Amino acid sequence: MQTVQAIANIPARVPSAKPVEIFGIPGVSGFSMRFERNEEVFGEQEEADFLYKIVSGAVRTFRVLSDGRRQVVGFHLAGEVFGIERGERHRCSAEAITDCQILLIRSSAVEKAARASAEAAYWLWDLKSVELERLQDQMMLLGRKTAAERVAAFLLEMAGRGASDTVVDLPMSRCDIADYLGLTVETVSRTLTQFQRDGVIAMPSHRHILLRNRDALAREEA
Amino acid sequence: MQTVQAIANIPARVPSAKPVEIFGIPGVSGFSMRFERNEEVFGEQEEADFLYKIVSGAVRTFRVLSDGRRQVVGFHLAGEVFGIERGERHRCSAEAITDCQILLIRSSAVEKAARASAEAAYWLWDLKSVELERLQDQMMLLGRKTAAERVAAFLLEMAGRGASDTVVDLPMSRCDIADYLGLTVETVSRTLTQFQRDGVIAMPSHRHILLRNRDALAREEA
DNA sequence: CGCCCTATTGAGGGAGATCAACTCGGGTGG
DNA sequence: CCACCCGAGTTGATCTCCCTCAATAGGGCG
Repeated sequence: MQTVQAIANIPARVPSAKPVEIFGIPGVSGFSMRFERNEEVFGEQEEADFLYKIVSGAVRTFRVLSDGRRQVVGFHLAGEVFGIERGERHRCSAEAITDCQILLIRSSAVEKAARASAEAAYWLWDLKSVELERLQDQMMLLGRKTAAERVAAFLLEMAGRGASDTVVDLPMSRCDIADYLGLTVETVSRTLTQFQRDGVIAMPSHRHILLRNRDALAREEA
Repeated sequence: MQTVQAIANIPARVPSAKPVEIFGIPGVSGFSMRFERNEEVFGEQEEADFLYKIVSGAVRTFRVLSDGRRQVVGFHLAGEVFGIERGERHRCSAEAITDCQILLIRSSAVEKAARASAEAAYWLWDLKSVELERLQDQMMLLGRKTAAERVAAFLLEMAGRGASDTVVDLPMSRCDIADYLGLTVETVSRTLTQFQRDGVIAMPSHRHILLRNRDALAREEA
């Protein structure tokens, strides 16, 4: 796996080195990069030189304990921004879930813009606030909800983020889902199977789920 | 319990209605209020007309499921700010853990300042970022750590926030701690007792804990 | 078509929850 | 000043939900 630092020193790997205006903030521009499935975008403790905007594909951010236990902090889909840090270094790792096209924006440029323009700083604040609200929901989920409630909440969350609100397609593996929900793969699998038996969902394939009874799922979420 | 709205309409309850300059931001000022132990500061879904800075005392923020399961989102101590929201309404409830003196600042004034001044907006961004980093740690804790690891992490967190780094005093009850760590009161109690037996901590009283072996505790945290 | 990785299913065990009893300590009133 | 009282905390016994370990099944890509 290649680190951002390593990649940044290899201009040959940058398909579009031409700066792209972004966020409508003058002076803040990015360049595009491709990442393969499971490739590292950045690692924990690496210098946070960039922030990232997904053009296409999906990304997971996560942290790992010394013994390998992993907690997925978030999933990021096309159009979303991730990797903004307060300090010098990243506090999570990020990996491509699928092949990705990602826009990299120099964080120094963003910080400069934020110090100069209230609008830019307000935009940053808003971004963090939205993420914070999501993490608060996730705390409730991880601290107090049962396995069935967690999986139901996850399906509804993904449904809300996708194009259709009955067809959910999941770019991530069962293992990613489990590590996001604080469960094991087996429990996630069993719970999905149970939902299918109950007629609440259907699974035409592992990565595609149909919500057959949204209300039942919402009731399940608690 | 009295809501902020109710209280705000009773000037008699406001000991210091005289505006206090705060955050060094012109035009942003607050007034002080007292809250008793277990009194509600604000409730979930209430309008977020104020943000709050604790002069003295401690506050818990939390969310509750319909069946009563509670997740404590955070503990806030003297000097800290809480209750800043992105939207119109609070997404948590807040209650005084001890008798409190709290400074209330109109959120409209803060928002206005943030839109006008990059410095103010940047300050807000920073505040949210710090909170976000804490919640990421907490996600790892809630999703993947054992009871002993959670309690150890909690003690070290509180030690880091207190004046002394070996004497931890806990304003909150065992129940608050349990709901913060995603455990039950019984498990928290048992774990503390076990730490005491192992000589890692001592408990001169329920609300005072001595860290006798910080390294062992750090190892316990994983 | 076959291989390999991911997902599913099954059996059994364990960490923490639940239910219940008891103890402690701080505040109050006699 | 001390005894009582009540809520908070601790301890014990049992249960259960989810984890662990293991084997099987499926499906996507060469």
